[in-house]
Amino acid sequence: MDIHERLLGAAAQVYAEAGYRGATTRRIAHEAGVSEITLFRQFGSKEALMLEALTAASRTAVLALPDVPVDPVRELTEWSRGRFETLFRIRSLLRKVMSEVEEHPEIIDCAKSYPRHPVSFLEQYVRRLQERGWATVDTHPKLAAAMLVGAIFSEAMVRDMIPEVYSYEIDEALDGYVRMFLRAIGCEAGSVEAGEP
Amino acid sequence: MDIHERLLGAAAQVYAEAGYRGATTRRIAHEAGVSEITLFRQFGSKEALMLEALTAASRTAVLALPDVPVDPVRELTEWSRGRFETLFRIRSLLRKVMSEVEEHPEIIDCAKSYPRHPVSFLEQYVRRLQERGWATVDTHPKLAAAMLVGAIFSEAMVRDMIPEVYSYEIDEALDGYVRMFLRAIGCEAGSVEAGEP
DNA sequence: CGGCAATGCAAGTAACCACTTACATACTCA
DNA sequence: TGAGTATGTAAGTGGTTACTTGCATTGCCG
Repeated sequence: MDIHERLLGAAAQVYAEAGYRGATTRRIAHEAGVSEITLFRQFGSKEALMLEALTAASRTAVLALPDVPVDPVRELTEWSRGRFETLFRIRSLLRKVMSEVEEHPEIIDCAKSYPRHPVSFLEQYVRRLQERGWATVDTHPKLAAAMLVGAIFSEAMVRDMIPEVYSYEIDEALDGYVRMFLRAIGCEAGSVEAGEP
Repeated sequence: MDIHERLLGAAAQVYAEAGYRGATTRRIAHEAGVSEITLFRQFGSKEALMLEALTAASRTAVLALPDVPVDPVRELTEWSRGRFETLFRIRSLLRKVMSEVEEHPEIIDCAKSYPRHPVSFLEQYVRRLQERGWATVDTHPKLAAAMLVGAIFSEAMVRDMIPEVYSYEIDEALDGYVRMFLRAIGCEAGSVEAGEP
């Protein structure tokens, strides 16, 4: 692998482990199997390296939901599962970014490089359910989306920190969240199977 | 105010702003209006000071829910509001603790000094709703509680970081969350007002 | 072979870190 | 008053940080 890419990967990994201050150039260089000098010759400064590394690391594609809902329970469960796994995989890095936003505002700008936020994907999906009459229209689609996405986010962030509270399995939780979410927006399994207009 | 307490408060505040590594003894002492020497004479080491300061700072009482549910919408909205405000007030400190758990596991032990977790309070409340027949029993009380608490937690943590996503007002959000939560557990407004046995 | 760019090693710089020593000052209470 | 306690100032310890300089080594390409 290219030395440039090895440094980028090492920077993201060490940052996820130790945060900005803890991600020393010495440690990053050692992690990449490169001398510290090479790091500075390639990137000029620690700040430039970290910005490039975090931009690359947080460029995670957001799973799409189908344009035409067919099987809400299955589609939402799969989507939630993917969303959880994405967040859980980069949870250490995300926690560091969240805790350092106030000190390094430029970091979140590169972390927000995704074109659309998952909430807006789910919000759009809820609107389509409402248009088809599969969900009642008295709930705010954005609020509903934020609730499910927020619950999944919390699972990914807190689950491994307070295991005594999150005693259930994650699959059980995601399944339960999706079913409660659908009931909350008035989308019962019966109405979908009946194929209301 | 006592110098001891001033140092504890300053340590918690500076930690919330800059994290463990950023909370230098010099900065803490300056924030408390005390010389750095006094800090070391009072607490011996930075680690001892931080542990005591964070234990004191995270000792926030969890609001209780009534033993006998009377008006679920009102009771849950007030509880959610209090929960959100508590989390939002200490959000900076919480983010730092979350991001440093892996490096300083001893920190979360003092942050977990609360006797009961909010999830278990809400879980118990859902069980009482089910016992009274105000909620259906096909939902797992713990999962339902985790979903609402998780959504509130996300609002408190992320709201000020990505304002373009969280465009709605927080009161509107909490109200919507509670109503969706109640529908999710099968507790419609009608069934409560009707006073089913 | 010769030049050249990328990389490494050794060493050093100025700044900052947690923490200490030595000594002066102020306040309290017997 | 006088002894003890808490706090201050000044200075310095050894360690770590980001970053630099000088020079040797490697490998590739013509």
